[in-house]
Amino acid sequence: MSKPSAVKTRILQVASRLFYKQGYALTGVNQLIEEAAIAKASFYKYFPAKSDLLYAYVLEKDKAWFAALEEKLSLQKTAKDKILGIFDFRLERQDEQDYGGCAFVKLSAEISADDQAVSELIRQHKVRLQNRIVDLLGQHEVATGVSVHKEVLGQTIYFLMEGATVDVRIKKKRDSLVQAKKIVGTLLY
Amino acid sequence: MSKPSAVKTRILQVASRLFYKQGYALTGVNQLIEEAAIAKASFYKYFPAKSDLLYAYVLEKDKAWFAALEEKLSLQKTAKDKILGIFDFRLERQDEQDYGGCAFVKLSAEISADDQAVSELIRQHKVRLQNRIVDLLGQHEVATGVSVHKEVLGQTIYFLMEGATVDVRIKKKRDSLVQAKKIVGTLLY
DNA sequence: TATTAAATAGACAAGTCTGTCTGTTTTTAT
DNA sequence: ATAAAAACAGACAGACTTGTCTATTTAATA
Repeated sequence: MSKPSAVKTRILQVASRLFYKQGYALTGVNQLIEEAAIAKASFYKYFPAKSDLLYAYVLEKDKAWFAALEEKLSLQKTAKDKILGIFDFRLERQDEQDYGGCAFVKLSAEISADDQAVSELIRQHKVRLQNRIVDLLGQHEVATGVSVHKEVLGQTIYFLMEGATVDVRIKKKRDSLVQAKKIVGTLLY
Repeated sequence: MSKPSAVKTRILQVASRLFYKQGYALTGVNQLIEEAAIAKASFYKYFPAKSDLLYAYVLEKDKAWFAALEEKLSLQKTAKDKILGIFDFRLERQDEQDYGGCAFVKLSAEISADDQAVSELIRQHKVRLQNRIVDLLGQHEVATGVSVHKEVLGQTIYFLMEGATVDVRIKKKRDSLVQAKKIVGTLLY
């Protein structure tokens, strides 16, 4: 596996920042190459179309997101603390990102529904998150001996997390995620 | 209060459809006037800038949203049924809108954070929704004699509703809102 | 019916956008 | 050191964007 060139990496870094801050549509190729300090020809060498960058951006973001999450969760011992750790993970990120909400949800809202490739990546990302929660609930069950309806409780926690993250963006406050974490804490033994 | 001209009304109708389907940025003034079958000069007479239409659109949408909600809720007798009725209301709308999610959340994700006027309208819309839920919980409390922590339960239901609606868009399925309604049903006596 | 207001069609300016292409310079590898 | 590859700067085409403006036609009102 050949390592990506420095130029390609820089494009993806700048894209990640600008797509989140301004949105995909409002971020032009000219601004991208300007801020990444690269030539236009280099851009179109690695990404034949702007939409190719979008796809690569989501793919990369998804990988990085879960890698960072798992690193954070590895600091927690119990399954319950890991579940609550997801909230802390998202809180930290929101603190660093001016409470702009979830990048994937933002993108989902922006792109047209017929961009199937990207929509599917986003869908898979959220499915993975939901599965991870259910997975942790299974571990929690084993550890505590208390049986729960994993699927339903997992969905409850997932909805609370997503709803709170949307609310963080709308209210521009971290409180919503803090509250949701508290609520989830009361749902777990 | 002078009634709005037919032209202005038609612009707002077309804008509502296109802003939701394509997004604000991707909907050009030329397409708007084309589909509304009006002259460009007429458009700029009523909306000196495209952003003025955006603001009017959100204002109008907010009014219409709550009016339609209250009409729907008036069919329900108990406070509990009214709370669950909000889910039915949103389900109906999503069924009619190809599971595109909440128009306000979509817009919040698309517009830049420094569009303060529109951001504030969206924030107020969601605050109103949350308040309505808490209000209904108060009525529920009186009716059943069961005391609950209205604020926390209200926030829980609100998060579940918003999270499920986001999930409807991402998964392109109504199930999420159906599930969330079920969950909320178990939370209420 | 005459006058005023409102809506029409559509050209146009000035700027943006994506994507292509030419030619030069820098880096890498043999 | 020489040859090949990669990155550079930047002009350019063509299509879009918002917003203005002219000139004509339709509709409402006195």
